[in-house]
Amino acid sequence: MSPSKDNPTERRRPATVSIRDVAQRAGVSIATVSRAVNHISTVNAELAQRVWKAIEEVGYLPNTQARALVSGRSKMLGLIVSEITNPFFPELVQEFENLAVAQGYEVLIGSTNYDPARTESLMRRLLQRNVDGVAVMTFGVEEDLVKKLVEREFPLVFVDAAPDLSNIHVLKVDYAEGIRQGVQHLAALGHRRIAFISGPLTQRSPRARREAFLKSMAELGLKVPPEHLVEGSHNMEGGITAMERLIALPELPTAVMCSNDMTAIGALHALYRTTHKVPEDISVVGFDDIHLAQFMLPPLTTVQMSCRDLAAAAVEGLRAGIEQDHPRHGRREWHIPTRLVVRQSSTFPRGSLPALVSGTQPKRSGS
Amino acid sequence: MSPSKDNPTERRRPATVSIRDVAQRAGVSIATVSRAVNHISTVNAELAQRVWKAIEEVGYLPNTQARALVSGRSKMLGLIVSEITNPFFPELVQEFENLAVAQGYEVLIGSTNYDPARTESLMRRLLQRNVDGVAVMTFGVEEDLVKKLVEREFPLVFVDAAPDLSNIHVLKVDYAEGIRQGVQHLAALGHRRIAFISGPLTQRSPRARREAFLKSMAELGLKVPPEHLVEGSHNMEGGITAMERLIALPELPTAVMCSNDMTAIGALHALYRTTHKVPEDISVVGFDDIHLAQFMLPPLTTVQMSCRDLAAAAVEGLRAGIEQDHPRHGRREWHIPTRLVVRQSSTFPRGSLPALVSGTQPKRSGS
DNA sequence: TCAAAGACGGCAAACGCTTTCCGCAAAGGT
DNA sequence: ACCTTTGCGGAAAGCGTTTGCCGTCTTTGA
Repeated sequence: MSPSKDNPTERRRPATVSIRDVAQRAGVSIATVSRAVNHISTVNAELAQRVWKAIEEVGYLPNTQARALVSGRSKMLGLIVSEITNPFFPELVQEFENLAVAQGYEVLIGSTNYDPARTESLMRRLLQRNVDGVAVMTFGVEEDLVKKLVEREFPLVFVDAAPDLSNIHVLKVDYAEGIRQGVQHLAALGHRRIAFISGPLTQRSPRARREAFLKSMAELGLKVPPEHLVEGSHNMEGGITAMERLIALPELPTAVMCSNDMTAIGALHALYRTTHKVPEDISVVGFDDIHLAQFMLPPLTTVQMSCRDLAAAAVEGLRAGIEQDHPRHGRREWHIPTRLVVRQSSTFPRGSLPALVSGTQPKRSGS
Repeated sequence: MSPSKDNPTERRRPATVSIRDVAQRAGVSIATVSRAVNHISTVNAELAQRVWKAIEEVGYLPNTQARALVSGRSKMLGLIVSEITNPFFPELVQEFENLAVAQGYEVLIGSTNYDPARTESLMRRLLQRNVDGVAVMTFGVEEDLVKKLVEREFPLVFVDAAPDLSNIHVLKVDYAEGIRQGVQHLAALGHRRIAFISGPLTQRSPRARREAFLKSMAELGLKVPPEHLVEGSHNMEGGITAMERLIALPELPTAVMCSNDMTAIGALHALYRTTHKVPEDISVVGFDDIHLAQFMLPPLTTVQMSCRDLAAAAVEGLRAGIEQDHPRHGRREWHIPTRLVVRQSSTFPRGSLPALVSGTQPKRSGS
C-alpha cells in the first residue's frame, strides 16, 4: 500500500523553516529578510522591525551551511590537541570554545593521540568541513601538508613548535623562561641534584623543554648526569615509570622537575607508593598548572602557563588570518608568559637548614 | 595546463578544487564524478577508476557544506556535556568522537557548565549548524525545547534523565544497581554508618543517585541520619567541602559513598589533609571509574560505568534516529550496566576484624 | 511643475553539490 | 531484421543563502 501521496502539503522534508517563510510572513522578499538579518543599513527601519517580528514568530534560524556555501566562510574553527583526556587540554578547549563562540565561531575538536596517521586524517576532515582556520595545539603535523596550506594562505596557528615557515602564526610559550623559573626556584632552595622527567622525545616541544632544562642548569653551573634525564610520556603513567627509574638509582636526586603536571602527578604517586615523602625527601615541580595541581597531596609547585592567554592568542591569531583580506605580513609571534606558582611539593633539600638558606643567593655554591 | 584564460568560471576565489575540476580532468560530467564518489553502482567500473585517479591527482575534497545543503544531512552530531573539564567527560567525548568519525560523522561539542541559559544557546547553535542529532549527556535541558524537537522527529538521545516524553532514546545507566553494588560492598565489609555525598540536587540525575542510595540502605535495614547526606557538586571542590562537613560531625561515618569519582577524589583529599587514613579510618567509594581513579592514593574503589558503552549506545541511538526513514517505534531504552571495581580505598571498618565481620556488628572505639 | 538624484527593495545569479529526468546506444527477445 | 528493454551519461533543477544589479518610488532643487 502506498501512503499518503494524495496530500501534497505533507512533504518528506524536515520541518525546517527557511528564509522564504519569513519573507512570506513579513510580506517582503527574501533579499530584504537577508539584509535585515545581516543588519545592512539600507533596509528601512520599520521594515526591518517587521522582518524581525516575523522571524520571531516563525522561529527562523538561518541555515549556516547555506550561508557558508555562498560566503565562503564556514565560521568554524578547527582545534587540534594531543589528547583530550589529558586534563590540560579540556581546560584549553573550554577557553578556546568560549572565545570562539563569543566571536560567532563554532569549534571542531580533534585529538591526535600522538598518531601521525590520525593527525593527517583529522586535518583532512577539518579541511573538508571547510573550517576557516585551524589551531594546532600539538606537535608533529606533516610539514608538507602545512606548507601546502600556508601557500593557500589558509589560517593556521601553531603552539610553540611550528615548522620553519614564514606566514604562520606561532604562539611562543616561553618554555626556556618557565623551566628556568622552576629550576631557579629549586636551586634557590639549595638543590643541586635536580633530575628532569621529559615528555616523549620524539616530539619537538618536549625536546625544547628538555633543552631549556639543560640550559638552565648549565647557567647555574649545575651538572646533570645522564641518569637524571628520564623520558616520560606527558601523562601519569609516564610520570610513574620515569620516577620509578629515578627511585631505583643508587642515590635519589633531591628534586625533580617535570615536563608537565601530569608527569609530576605521576611522580608524586610513584614516590608515595615507595613511602618517600614529598617534599621532605624530594621536591617535585610541575609545568602547566592544571586545575588538578592545587589539589594534589601535597599541592604541586608548578610553572603556570595561562591557557586562557593561550586560547585567546590562538583565537585572535586565527581571526586575524581569516578576517583580513590582505595577505599576511609574515610570521607573527605571540608570547605566552609563564609564572612560578609555589605550593607545597617543593622545599629545602633534606639536611639543609632553612636558616642557612635564607640570605644566600640562588647562585650559591657549597653544600 | 589550463588553456582557458578567458573562462568566466575562473574567479578570484580561494584555490579550492571542486567537482568540476575533477570532471574536466577525467573527461566526464560532474554527475558521473558525483556518482563515482558516492559509490553508485551504475557507474562503469573503468570510468569510476578514471574518476578516482583524477580525484587523487587534483586533490579533490567534496565540499561538505554543499553536500549537506542538498542532502539535508550535515553529517554532524551534537554532544552536550556538563563540564568538559570534569575528567569523566573527556573520556566520554573521546569515545563518542571515535565512533562518530568511524561512521562518517563530525562532532560538535558543547559544555553547559550547569547553566540553563548556556544550554539553551548551545542547543540553538547546534540546530543552526544543522546537526543531524544531539546527544544530551547532561541534565536540565528545557522541556519545551525538547518537546518541540521531538515533534519534529529530531533525533535526540538522553542519558538517564530524560523528560517524560515518548519517542526519545534514553540511555539508562543503572544507577540503582550501581549504587547498590557500592553500598552492598561496604555493608558486606561490615559498615553500617555509611554517608553519601551527592551531586547538585537541583538536577535530576544526582537526585536519582541519591534516591538509589537511600533505597539500597533501606533494603539492608540501615538507617541514614540526615547529617550523613551531604550535597556536593560533582567536582573535587564539592567533594572536599562535603567531606569537611562530614569530618566536622561528632562521629565520623565509617564509610562514604560518593555520587561520582571527582567527588570521591575530593573527599580523599579532605581526609588526607585532616590526617585521616583511608581506608583504615574511613572507606571511600566512588562512581564512574574515571582513568584517574586507579591512580589515587589509595587507588579508589568505585563503580564502573563504561563510557565506551555509553558512547556506543549514544551514537547508535542517534544513527537509528537519523538513518531510518520510517517514524520511530516509540521510546527506546538502552541499558548501561555498572560494575564494582574494588581497589584499596575500602576495607573493614576499624576495629572489626575480618574474621568477625560476618555476623557481628562492627565495634567502634572512639574518635 | 518637472526632472534629477537618492533610497530602498525585489529579481535573479551564483555557491558546490546531489539527483531526477531524459536521450542515446547497446542488448535481448521473437 | 524490428521492437522492447535496459544501462549509463549529460543536462538541469534545486538546496537556502548572499549580493550585484535594476526598477520604482520618494525626495528635493531649480
